[in-house]
Amino acid sequence: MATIRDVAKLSGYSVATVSRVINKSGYVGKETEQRIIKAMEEVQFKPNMTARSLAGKNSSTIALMIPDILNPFFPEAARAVEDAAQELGYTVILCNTDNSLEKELNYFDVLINKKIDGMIIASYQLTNEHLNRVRSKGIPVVMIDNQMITSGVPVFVSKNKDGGILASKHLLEQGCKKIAHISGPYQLQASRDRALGFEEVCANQPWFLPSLIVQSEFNVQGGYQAMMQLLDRHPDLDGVFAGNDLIAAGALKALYERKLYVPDQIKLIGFDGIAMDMTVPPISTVAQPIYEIGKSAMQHLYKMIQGEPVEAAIYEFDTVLKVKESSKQH
Amino acid sequence: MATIRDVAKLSGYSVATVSRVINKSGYVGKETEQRIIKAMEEVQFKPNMTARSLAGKNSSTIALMIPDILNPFFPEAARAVEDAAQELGYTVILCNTDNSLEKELNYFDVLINKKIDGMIIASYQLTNEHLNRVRSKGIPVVMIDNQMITSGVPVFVSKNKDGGILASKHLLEQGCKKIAHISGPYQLQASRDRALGFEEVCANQPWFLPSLIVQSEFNVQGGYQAMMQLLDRHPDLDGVFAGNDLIAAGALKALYERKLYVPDQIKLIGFDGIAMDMTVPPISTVAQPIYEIGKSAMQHLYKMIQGEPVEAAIYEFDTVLKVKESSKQH
DNA sequence: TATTGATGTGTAACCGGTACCACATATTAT
DNA sequence: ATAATATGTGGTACCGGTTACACATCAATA
Repeated sequence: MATIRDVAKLSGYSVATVSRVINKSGYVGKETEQRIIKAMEEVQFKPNMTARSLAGKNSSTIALMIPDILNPFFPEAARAVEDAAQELGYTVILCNTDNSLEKELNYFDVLINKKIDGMIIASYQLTNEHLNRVRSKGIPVVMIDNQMITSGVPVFVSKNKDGGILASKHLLEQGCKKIAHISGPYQLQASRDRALGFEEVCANQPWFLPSLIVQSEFNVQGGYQAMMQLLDRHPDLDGVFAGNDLIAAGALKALYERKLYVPDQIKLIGFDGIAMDMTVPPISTVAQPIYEIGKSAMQHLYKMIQGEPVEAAIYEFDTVLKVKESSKQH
Repeated sequence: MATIRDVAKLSGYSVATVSRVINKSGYVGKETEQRIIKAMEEVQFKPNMTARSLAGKNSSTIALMIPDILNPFFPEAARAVEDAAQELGYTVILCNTDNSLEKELNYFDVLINKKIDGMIIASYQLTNEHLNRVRSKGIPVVMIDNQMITSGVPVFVSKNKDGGILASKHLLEQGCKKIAHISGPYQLQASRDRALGFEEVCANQPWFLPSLIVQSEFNVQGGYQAMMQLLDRHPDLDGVFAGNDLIAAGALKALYERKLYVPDQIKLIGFDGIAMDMTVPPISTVAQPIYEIGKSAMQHLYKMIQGEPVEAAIYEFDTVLKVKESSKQH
């Protein structure tokens, strides 16, 4: 593999000048530049990323930390991040943490050590203090999916509360008379916001009861159990808003087992809008613009890496109601 | 961040000796080692991966190239690879190629440039020649999920044909009288092998017809269309073996739409055994030991990186029949 | 006793870039 | 005309490790 010195020798200029051409920094004569570029092509020069990184420049690598790669939401986000990253010349290291704080912190050490240029984090438990471990090294961080209060980093999330309102109103409009909400873990702001949307729409309804809200992990199994529990408590339910699509799928299973027909007897809607819809009937959902979120997160992170100022705000994205069979009026 | 020279100074030894301690290479006095280790702890020394990589050692980074992160099979595999990688002190770069040869080749350049230590590839179209581009740089490669003939690299796959046999026999045992197979893309050896298994069991049945095998992409949509097509051709079907679980989910949708009840009127089985089962009824499947495969691939790759010999064989894994509702005898 | 080999340690040259500093020369301002 | 500044280029010390080589000791073998 050709080095910068090879190019220097071949072109007759010094490594310094070649470096300037590569980085488009400093002054370089027009003709000099041409000659060096020609020489670079001749020997198929590709700058060695490792050396560049060691010399203080960036490593052209970012890390994407996600809590659960088995939840289709995150692969979709990963895909977006990766696409955007590639376009910007970045490579992404995948960090699946299985929701373990220990793994997350362990990754921090490794990643700092590898001189990554930035991080995109989706986490359910990281605190501000933890984040600072990375930020204090000058590594830019953005978060997706879930926000922490006062984190001081840009956050890219959907308008979860609006989405919750969208879902709840939709169920009411479809004629539901008693709606339950299976929320995601309450430690998550995202979950709470969705529940807040639900409450805003339903709390003043005559049938409303706090016990209509139950919590579940973000997976099929949890949704199933929560739905069972809800049905025991409220056999007269005719609508369910699930905190995400996996929960919804689990709920659907429970309903099927209890011989409650969806959507005829009970209507169901999820959240996220994950691409693959495997269920029968297809489940209505409040779709997040997952791809947009991932892409935007990466682009903003890129700006931060470049040293451009990025406001540590909460960047919110509109959700879209996607009506499918599971909530259609009979 | 403390460097090796800091440790040297503090301990009173030279950088060479410190390096020897770090790498457990060459001779080091017992007491010397203790003192240096103590000094390392004192300044919280962590070797700089970038420098180490530049100096010729490995980068402790491997790449995982997958064709479709949206297919749950691959996130599951990724999880296994990542777990194993982390245990071995490696970090994994995620390369989702969306099944595009161009992206794959583009990644090759980038990865070589980053001095990655090895690659785990799942690809539907890479040829031997392409692979050699990486291998000629001395970068070890292993493949998973799909094998190429004469690739010269270790391949980690399930016994697809056996799995096909398992699925087909199972349907027959459940009393099916006419079974179709929705195969994955034929360009894939894995797909062909599964189909081969199907043929071995069914080709000599009186009802067998070549038109009972149709192809589909590995996704829900493709499965849906293929199933529709099959039903048009063979309205009397009472069993379907789908090339993977996504296809099966699509097929289930089609069956539902055509008002064919699963499993009462028609039985269905998939392949892969992806963790989340969202469907009602749950779909029987031939489960691949995805986690094992990913883990084993990583471990063998590690051996290759260490310079140990690894036979360029096809390492095959047993599949397991997982019977769920969709194929139970009525 | 002389020779050999095992053991322990230090010096310094790499790896392949980046960037500071020095030194020209050309242009512009005073 | 002279000073000041802009432009173009080269030398080389870094970044933080690894490792070949040199040079000691000291025990074992001939």
